[in-house]
Amino acid sequence: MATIRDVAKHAGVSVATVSRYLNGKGYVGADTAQAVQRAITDLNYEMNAVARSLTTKQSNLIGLILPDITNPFFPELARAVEDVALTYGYTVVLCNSDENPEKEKNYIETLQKKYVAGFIVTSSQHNRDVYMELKKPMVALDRPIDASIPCVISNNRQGLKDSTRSLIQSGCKELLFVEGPNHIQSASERKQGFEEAMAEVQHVKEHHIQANFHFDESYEKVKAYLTAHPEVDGIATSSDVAALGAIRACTELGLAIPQDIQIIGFDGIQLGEMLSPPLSTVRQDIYKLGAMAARILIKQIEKEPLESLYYEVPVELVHRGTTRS
Amino acid sequence: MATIRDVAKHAGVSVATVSRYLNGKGYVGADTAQAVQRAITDLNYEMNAVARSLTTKQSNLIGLILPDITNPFFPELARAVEDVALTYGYTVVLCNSDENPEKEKNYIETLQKKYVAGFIVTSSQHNRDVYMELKKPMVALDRPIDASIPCVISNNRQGLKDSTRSLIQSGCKELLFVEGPNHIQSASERKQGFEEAMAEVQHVKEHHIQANFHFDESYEKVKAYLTAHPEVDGIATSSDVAALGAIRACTELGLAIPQDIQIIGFDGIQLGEMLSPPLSTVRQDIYKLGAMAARILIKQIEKEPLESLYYEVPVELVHRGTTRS
DNA sequence: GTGAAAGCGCTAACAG
DNA sequence: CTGTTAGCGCTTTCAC
Repeated sequence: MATIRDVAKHAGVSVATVSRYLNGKGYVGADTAQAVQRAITDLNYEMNAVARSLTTKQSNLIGLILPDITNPFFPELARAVEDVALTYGYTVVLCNSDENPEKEKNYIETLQKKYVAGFIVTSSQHNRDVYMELKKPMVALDRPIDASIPCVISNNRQGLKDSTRSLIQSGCKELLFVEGPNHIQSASERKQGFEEAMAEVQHVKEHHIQANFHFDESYEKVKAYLTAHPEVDGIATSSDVAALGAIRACTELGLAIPQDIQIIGFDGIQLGEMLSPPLSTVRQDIYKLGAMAARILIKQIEKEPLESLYYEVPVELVHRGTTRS
Repeated sequence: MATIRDVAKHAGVSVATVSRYLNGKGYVGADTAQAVQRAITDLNYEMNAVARSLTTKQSNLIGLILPDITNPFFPELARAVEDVALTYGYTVVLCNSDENPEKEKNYIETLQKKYVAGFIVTSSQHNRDVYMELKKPMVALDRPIDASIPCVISNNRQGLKDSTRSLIQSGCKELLFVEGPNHIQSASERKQGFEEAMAEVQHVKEHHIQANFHFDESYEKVKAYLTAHPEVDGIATSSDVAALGAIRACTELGLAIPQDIQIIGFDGIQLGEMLSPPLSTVRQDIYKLGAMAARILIKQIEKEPLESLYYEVPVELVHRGTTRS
């Protein structure tokens, strides 16, 4: 591994000059530049990232903190982040937090010791303080942390409003809403959307249950509820995985989808399309969410100005096989 | 941020002593140790990982190179790797290669400049040379790279043999096998398993098609094939996602699963259980695969001896809703 | 324009 | 057992 000193010697200049050339700052004469470049290619020189970080106190690492990559919503997000990070020369460190504040804090500290360039975080507000004190570029993804921290998020309220309305329009009279965990802002916004849509109509009965974003809980609670309330003829959920649970519950109860009961999810995970019948849902542009977050983070890292602190990406109702209209 | 020098001063010792204490190597007197520890807690000292890397030429970064985190097989793998990496104090960098040798090479170089500790790689043999030259600890995950590189893998052959046999036992007479891309060794082993099972019986007809591990291609090819060969009464696939495609094809053709046609996948992705009906499959212990790979890599990094270069993890046939037996 | 030199924070001989 | 010292490879004043 050639060092900057080898290059300098080979080119007959000083290391300072090579450094300047490498970083494109400060003056370097045209002929000198030539010589340096030649030396670099001759020696097949590659800069040592660690040494550089030590002096600049800055690396090109990006910390991606999310609850659990195993939740089908996140892989696409992570992929998007990684893709744009790569094109800008950054590298992403994967951190599964399990929504555990301690784990998040740990990762943050570990990465700070590595002079991480910034963070992209999907976390609830339980950990706001940690992030507020963090003197690093960062962006909140899918869930706001604090109004002062740039945030990229879907229009959750509108999405659930749309899905609820569409269920109503296609004739549902007894609507069950499977809420998410309301301490997560995105989830409570979705709930709000549901309620707004319900407020617009008179003769539709509202049913509620709460479940986390997991299959099992959703399945069990929906099944129990439907057993007690067989009049329900439409289900809107706060996540696609919850919708899968609802589908299972309905199937086991012998309900035909969408004839007897309609179901519409939320998220737009890729697996929704692979189902038979495919899942009707409110699709978030998950990839875009991740890509924007990465782009915005990198802007901050590179000291470019941000247009806004709040980026909302639109959401799209997609009717597939589990709804009638 | 306190440095080692601050600690030394505060404790009234030299930096070398502090360093020794920190690393637990070399002698440090009991009382000195006390003083150093006090200084550390007093100053809230945290070691600078970059400076350390610069001298030791070693970091605690692990590169995880896989085709695409968006493929449902990988998130669980990544999670497992991350979990064990964390418990051993390592940090994982996520690299999506798209099976592109250039991208892999790039990541490898980028990470080497950071003194990465080692690599966990899911790659085909197209890139064997790159890895053979790589003087770093590494382990091949899910796909062997070279006999000299430690490898963690499922018993693919046995798995497909089991699934095929079970289809035969439950009465299938016209079996379609949806192959994966055979340049991937795991895929060709699965094919071999299928053929071995078929060789055991007389009056079962064999059908083949090839598809990659993606939904769309599988769906289209299966649909076309079934249209031309309606006699097929059982489908074994080389991946769960391919099975999803097959399910869609059957559904659209009005075939009842598992009454008219049985389907069995391979992988054991979590979404298989969330389907209605849930997918029968050959379950790999994906988490274990990832966890073992990480453990084995770390052993190498920490110069512990390896028992073997080949770790095969068993596979389990699970009958759920898409098969009759 | 270019070079000399002083670090960045830590480790690792080598003395003592 | 402990301290001195010379780097690791690069950036960055500050002179020339």
